[in-house]
Amino acid sequence: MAYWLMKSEPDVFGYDDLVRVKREGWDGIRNYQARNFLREMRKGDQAVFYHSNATPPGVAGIAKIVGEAEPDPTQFDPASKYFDPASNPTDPRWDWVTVAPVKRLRFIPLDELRTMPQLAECRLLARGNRLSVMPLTDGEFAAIVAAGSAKR
DNA sequence: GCCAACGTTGGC
DNA sequence: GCCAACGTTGGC
Repeated sequence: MAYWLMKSEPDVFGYDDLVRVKREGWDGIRNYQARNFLREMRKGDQAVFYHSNATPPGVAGIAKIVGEAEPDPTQFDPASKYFDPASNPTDPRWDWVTVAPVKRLRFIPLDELRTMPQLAECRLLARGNRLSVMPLTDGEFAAIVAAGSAKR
């Protein structure tokens, strides 16, 4: 099983929303590197659900992949803010995966993530990081789950 | 292929 | 709202 981190802005779609809707197509990924990671995801993989552009930003919970990559329909929807007129329907440029909630965690703010030695190499914490989907090592994932499961 | 301009992300 | 970082675009 592989592990991932996926960012979402909670004002748009937060972990509470995922719990409420139970399944969600992860739309709007418009970065090739992130898209390529989506294409590597397999059913059963788990992902840390990270709240970006939030006050404070941080980890909210764990999700799992329940549907593998397929074309993101919003790329063909002129009414969508994710519409991409350059994407060819016979060879779609952008994919989504379908995710479902697994477990809510104690919210782990970014400031605390930065103090965790297990995450020292994690791309999330790298300067200037903007990637919205990234792989995590087994150790990074385990450390986040442990930190989010512990009482403090 | 270079690179300046531009748009977006995301922390603060 | 600001701004640093970075990806993309497009002229040449």
